Order: sequence, then structure tokens, then C-alpha cells
Amino acid sequence: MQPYVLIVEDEDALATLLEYNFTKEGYDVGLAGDGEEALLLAAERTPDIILMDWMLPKLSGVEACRRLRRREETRNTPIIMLTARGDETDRITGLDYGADDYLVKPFSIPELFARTRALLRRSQPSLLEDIIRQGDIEIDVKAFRVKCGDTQVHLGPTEFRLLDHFMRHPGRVFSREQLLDAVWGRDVYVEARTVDVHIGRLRKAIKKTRKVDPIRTVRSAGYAFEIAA
Amino acid sequence: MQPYVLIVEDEDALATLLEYNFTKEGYDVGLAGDGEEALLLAAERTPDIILMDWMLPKLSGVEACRRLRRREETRNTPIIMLTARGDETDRITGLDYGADDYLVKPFSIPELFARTRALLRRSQPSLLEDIIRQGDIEIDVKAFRVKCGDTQVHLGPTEFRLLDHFMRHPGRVFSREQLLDAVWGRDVYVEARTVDVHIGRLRKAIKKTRKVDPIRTVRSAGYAFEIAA
DNA sequence: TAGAAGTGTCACATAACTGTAATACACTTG
DNA sequence: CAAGTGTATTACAGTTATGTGACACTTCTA
Repeated sequence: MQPYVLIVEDEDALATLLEYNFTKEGYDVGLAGDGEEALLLAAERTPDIILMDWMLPKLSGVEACRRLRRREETRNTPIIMLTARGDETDRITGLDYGADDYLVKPFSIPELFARTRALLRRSQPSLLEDIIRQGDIEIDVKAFRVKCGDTQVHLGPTEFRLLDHFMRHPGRVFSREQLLDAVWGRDVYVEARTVDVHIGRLRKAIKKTRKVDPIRTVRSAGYAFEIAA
Repeated sequence: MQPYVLIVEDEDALATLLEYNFTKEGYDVGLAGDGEEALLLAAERTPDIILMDWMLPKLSGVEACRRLRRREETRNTPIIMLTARGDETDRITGLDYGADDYLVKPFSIPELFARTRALLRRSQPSLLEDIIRQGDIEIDVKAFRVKCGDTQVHLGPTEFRLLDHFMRHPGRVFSREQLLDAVWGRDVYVEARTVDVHIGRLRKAIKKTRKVDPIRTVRSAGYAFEIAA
């Protein structure tokens, strides 16, 4: 749904400033105060992008960077380094150790946004799309609308998020647990069977204007979204 | 209609910064990295205004300027030169070769906006028209007037700003928090539910002369303005 | 300065959505 | 085909979000 940005910054004032701005811009924000915490948080939920301070307590930004690159899940996660010094040496070191971009403090928030978007566009274009289309089904995330062909379809919030998630990963099979994580949220306790019910509701809503069901049930595995070929 | 601004700037950071700000301000933005690209883009779609860096690869700003002036479509298009040097010589040369204004880097974004608006007002006043129309609803921002069809509608200040905001972003869903930010102001502490009340008041005022409600409630997300399709 | 207009909150009614459990159905396998 | 396992569907009760009128308070306006 929303891009998840992990902000690793030990300076409190800057951290809250960033958190405020990114939240407002529509990102999910995770905050870590040092390198170790960053690794933990990143393991818990893989970020879509990481902003990392160069100087960090416990584990420097560069080192954290290196370790993130060693992990499968974060190997290709874009990282932007925030550095106080501006000299060429740092730049090269930072980019060498796996950062994708860097910004020298003090930087402007709009510029940070611009770079963030640029990197996200490269790594996960679908996260920035406002309109996602699969076959004749189309959702507009900003407007919260769903269309099947030319007909508007009304969905409840959960069904909307569910469809959104499916359409961003067409063809892939998700277990009920994965769907709960992605659509309901990590720390929500809900029966796995509840997913079935919402899948049913989503199907029913779509069926009104579309004959073929785009959701495939994979017995004993989960569900997948696919437009019939 | 949004004004189309062509930004010609080879320095990436500045280019993204400008793109970001102009887009946010409601302009259509075209980006060119050098003089040649600028000429191509300008030929493709005639800009309403051009921001051009003085120093450019391939084709200097001054030269690009001259060539633009030779073309019929861009003969009267306002051009703002962005220059790093501030000396009188450059200024005169720049203006001689057809720039309408110039700014010395570093400049402030608001000032750039001000000059842009000034030039646009001179060349294409209609683009800055303070009348916004969506379907049969029309508001005159300067005069604080709202019309539904031919009937005047009276709105309180808050409802007016609310409608203004909605009509500038038709179709898009805004959360209560976003609306508070945009309509009430950043540092005003007001209950989120107060938005509901004002939405209600706005609806009631519009309903007097219009049967269909142009404001869509999106449960658990916020409100959106849209003229029924 | 009185009256009008506008503002922000609250309380309550209502509508929309959720999660669960029960039941019916489908598929697999021996 | 019968048992066993997994999924679809339905009904429902609980929960949450929204619509609205009332009201006290502030800010204009004549």
C-alpha cells in the first residue's frame, strides 16, 4: 500500500522532522536511533527505502549499510545516506558500501522527497503509481476508486486494500498469514479464516460487473490474483 | 488549464527541486537537461513559460534563447534566465538575447514563483484566472463567490476554502488531517471531527441549488470532490 | 454595542463494515 | 464411495465511522 521508509537517525530533532514530513507525504515510517536498531527493524519488516545517517551510535551507517546488503531481503533496497560532511572521500565510500544516493546536511525536504521518489521509481515503480491496471480492472489509489471496465465498483476499506495488494503483485500466491500481514497489518490479531470471508466479499463485488473471477484459490496455499489469459 | 513550464537545467539537484515545487504549485512541468533538448521539447508542446539555466551543455542558454525567439510559436513565450553569476554584463546580454527576466542563483523558490506569475500575467492572463470551474460549479477566488449553475451560493469562509481546496484537486481523497492542514492551516489545533461538520455545512449549502452531492465520503479515508460522471 | 454570522465540540442516531462461528460445498485419497 | 481436509457462504452480533442538530462561544457588522 504505502511505501515503508525506514529512517535511521540519532539526532532527535531531525528524526522527528523527517518522520513528520514523510508521514504527511503518505509514507509509512519506521524510526531507528542507531545502526543495530535499524537492522532489527529492517528484519521485522522489509523497508521499501532506507534513509540512513552517516554517523550513528553503536554501528556506523556504512557498516549497517554493508550488513543490509548481505541480507537477501534488503539486498536491493535503496538506501540514501545523510551525511554532515560533504567531501568527495565520504561520497565515494558511501556509494561504495552500497548506498544508492547521498545528501549533505543541511538538505531541503523537497529535495529529499525528490530523490526518494526517484529511487523508489527505479526499484518499485508500482509503489508510486496512482493508478494500477490489470486487464480490465483498474484502481485509483489517490481517489480510492475501483473500476471494472467502465463500471464503478464499490468496495469496503479492507476489500480495497486487499485488491490493491493483489494487483501490485499479480500472479503471486499469498498465504492467509501473508495477506493478514500485508493487508491488515502486523500487529493485528485476526483469525486466518477471516481472510476467506473478505476474499469472498471482494469476489462478490467484482462478480457484479465481471463474469470471470480474477482470484484463484490455491488449495492449501492461499490465493492469487490473475487476469485470465 | 494548468500552465506548462519548461525547465531547462543540467544540474540534477536543482532540476528536481524545481520540478517538485512547480508541480506542487499546480504547473505542468517539462524537464530538459540541455539546450538542444529544450528546443525539442518546446517544439513538441509550446510552453507557457520557460526557465532556463544560463550555462548549459551542448547549447548555451543564450543561444537556445535566440533560437526560440526565431520560432513563431515561442516568439513571445516569456523566458526567465537562471544565472550563477550576477554581473551586469550577463544581465544585459541575457535580456538582449530575449530573456524577459533573470534570477541569480541561489534564489528563493517563492521569488521564482512571484516572477513566474508576473510574466504569465503579462503574457497569458487567462492562465492565472482566479475562477475555477468543475462541471456546473464555479468559484471566483478573488471575489469570494460561488455559483451553482447560475445561482449564487453563499458560503462561510471555512466552507469556501474547503470547496476551493476540493475543486483544485478534483477526484482525490483527502483525510481529515490533510484537510485540516490545507484548509485550516498547519498549526491550528482543531478536532478532526470538526471537518465532518463543515463538510455537512458545505453539502447543505450546495444542496439548495443542486440535487446531487458533489462530495463523496470515503469511509475510513476521508472525502473527495467529484462531479458525477 | 446589539444582533448576525460563523466556529468548534459534543451527543446521539444511523449506517457501514468487521470478525467469527456455523453450515454447506468441493476436492482428495484410500 | 466414505472419510478427511480445505474452502465458500451465510448470518449475525459487535464495532467503528459518519451525519446531524444543538449549543456555547467568538468574531464580524451595522
